[in-house]
Amino acid sequence: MQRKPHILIVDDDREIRDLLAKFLARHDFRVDTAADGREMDRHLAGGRFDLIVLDLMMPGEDGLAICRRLRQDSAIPILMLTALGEEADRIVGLEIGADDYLPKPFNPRELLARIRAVLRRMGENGAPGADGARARRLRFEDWEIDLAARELRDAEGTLVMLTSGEFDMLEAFVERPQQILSRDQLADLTTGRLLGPLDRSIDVALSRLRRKLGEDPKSPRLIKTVRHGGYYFAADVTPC
Amino acid sequence: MQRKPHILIVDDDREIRDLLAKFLARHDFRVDTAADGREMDRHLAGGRFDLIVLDLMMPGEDGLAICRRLRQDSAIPILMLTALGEEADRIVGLEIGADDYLPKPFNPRELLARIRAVLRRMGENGAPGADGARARRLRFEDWEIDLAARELRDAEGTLVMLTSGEFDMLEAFVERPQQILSRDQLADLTTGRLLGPLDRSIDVALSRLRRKLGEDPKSPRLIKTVRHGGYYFAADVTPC
DNA sequence: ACGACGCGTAACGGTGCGTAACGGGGGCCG
DNA sequence: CGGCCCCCGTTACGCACCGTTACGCGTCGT
Repeated sequence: MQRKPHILIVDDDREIRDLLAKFLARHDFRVDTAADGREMDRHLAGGRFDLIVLDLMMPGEDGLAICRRLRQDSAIPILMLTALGEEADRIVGLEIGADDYLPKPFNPRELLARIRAVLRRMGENGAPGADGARARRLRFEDWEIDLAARELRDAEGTLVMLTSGEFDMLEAFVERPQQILSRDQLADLTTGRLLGPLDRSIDVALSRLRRKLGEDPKSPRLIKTVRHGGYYFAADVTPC
Repeated sequence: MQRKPHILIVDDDREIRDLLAKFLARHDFRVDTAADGREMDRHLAGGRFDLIVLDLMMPGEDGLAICRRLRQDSAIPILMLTALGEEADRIVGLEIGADDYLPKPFNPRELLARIRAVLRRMGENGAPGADGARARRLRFEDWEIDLAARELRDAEGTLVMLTSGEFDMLEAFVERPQQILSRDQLADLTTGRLLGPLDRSIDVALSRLRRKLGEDPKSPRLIKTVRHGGYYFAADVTPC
C-alpha cells in the first residue's frame, strides 16, 4: 500500500477521539474524526476513507443505525467499538455488516492490529468498491484500459468503443482478475439490479463484450465460462 | 454461494469439536473435524475448505504455529479460538494472518455470525489468484498447465480444450500428485456435491478426461485406477 | 469355474450457455 | 415535437456439457 490509509473515527467522546487520532497518526495513518453521524457524512462526502472506526453507543443516531445506513450503499470497512457486555449488539453489528469489533476498554495496540488486519483483508488486491484513488491505468494481454477516462485500447493503441454497460462489466473483471464472478455479482456490479430467475441479460451482455474483445467463440482466452458458477477473467492485470 | 460452505474445525478437545460440528451442521455448513495439525493436513490434502476454525492452545504443534504454516502457502480464511486473557497471543495471531478470533468461552451464535462475516468478506473480495502466491504454471510429462488462465497445452504448445469440469478434475490431480484420491474427494474438489451410492459420475468424468489427455485405455500412464480406492496421478509435477 | 463386483465407456437426455434477432425506451438533433 | 439511432433487456433456438443408464470386460472370492 503506497499511500497512508485514511481512517475516520466516529465517537461522541471527545477524549477518546483525540487519543485514538493521535495514536493512529503516530502509526502512519491519516486520521479524521467525527462526533456523530452528521459530521461523519460531511467527511465522507468530502474525501475517500479506507476504514471507519465507529462507536456503538452514541446519543442521537447510534452506531448500529449508522452501520446499517453505511452498508446500504458502501462496502467501506467498519470496525465497531462496543462497551463490554453488549454481546447481543455486537452480534447484530456483525450481522449488519461491520467487519470487526473491539470491546471497550481496549489496548490501543490491539486496535492497531485489528485495523491492519481489516485493511490487509480488504486491500490484499486492489480494494474494490471502497476507494477509487489507485492506479487507474491497467494492462492485460495486449490491451490497455484507462478506468478514469473509461477508454480501452488494443495492441496498436487504437481506441475500441465500448458502451458504458460493456465498460462497467470489463471494469468489474479487471478489478477482480482470476476470480469467479457469479452472474448475480456481475449484475450488482454493472446495473445494480437483481436478476430474475430466467434472466439472461448478463449472458448476452457478456457475449457482446467478448465479441468486442475479439475473443474466439470456441475458446475464449480472456473471459472463461464457469458452468454453474459464472465467469472468470483469466489474464494477469498489471498497472501501467 | 451455491454450495454449502465447507468448514474444518481444529481443536484438541473432543467435546468442543463435536459440539461445534453439530451446531454448524445444523446451520447449513458442511463440517469436518481434526484433533491436531496432522489430522488437519490430511483433511486439507483431500478436500476443499472454505474456512478453518482453529484452537489456539493445543498440545503438540499449537495454533499459532499452525496458523503461520497455513499462511505460507494458502489464503484460506482462519478463525482462531483463544482462551481469555491471552491478549498478546490474539494480537500475534491477527498479525500472522488469522482473519478473526473469538475468545472462549463464546456464544455459538456469535461464532456463526463471525464465520458468516468472514465468508462474506471473502466472497466479495475473494483473494485473486485464489490460493495466493502458489506457483500457477506447472509441467507434467509433456504437458503444461496454467492454473490461473485455466489452460492446458500439449508438447507442441497447442491448446487442448478442456471443459471446466474436466479442468477442475485435472487441477485436483496436479495439486495432489502421487496420492490416491477417492471418488468422494474428487467429487468434493470438482463439483462440491456429495456422491450418491450408485453414482458413477466421477468415473465417467474421469474417462472423458483421460481421453483428452490421450491416455491409452489399456494402460493409462498419467491417471491410474486404484481398485476400491480411487485414482492416482502418477506423473511428477514441477513448477515452470 | 462361476457368480459377484468394480470399473470403462458408449449412448441418451436435461439443462446451461452462446448468440442472433427483435423491440422498447431514452437521448439527440432537426 | 417528431424522427432517428443506439443501447440493452428479452426471447428463441441450437449446441455442448455432464449426470444417468446400460452393458461389457476383467478381477477376485469361494
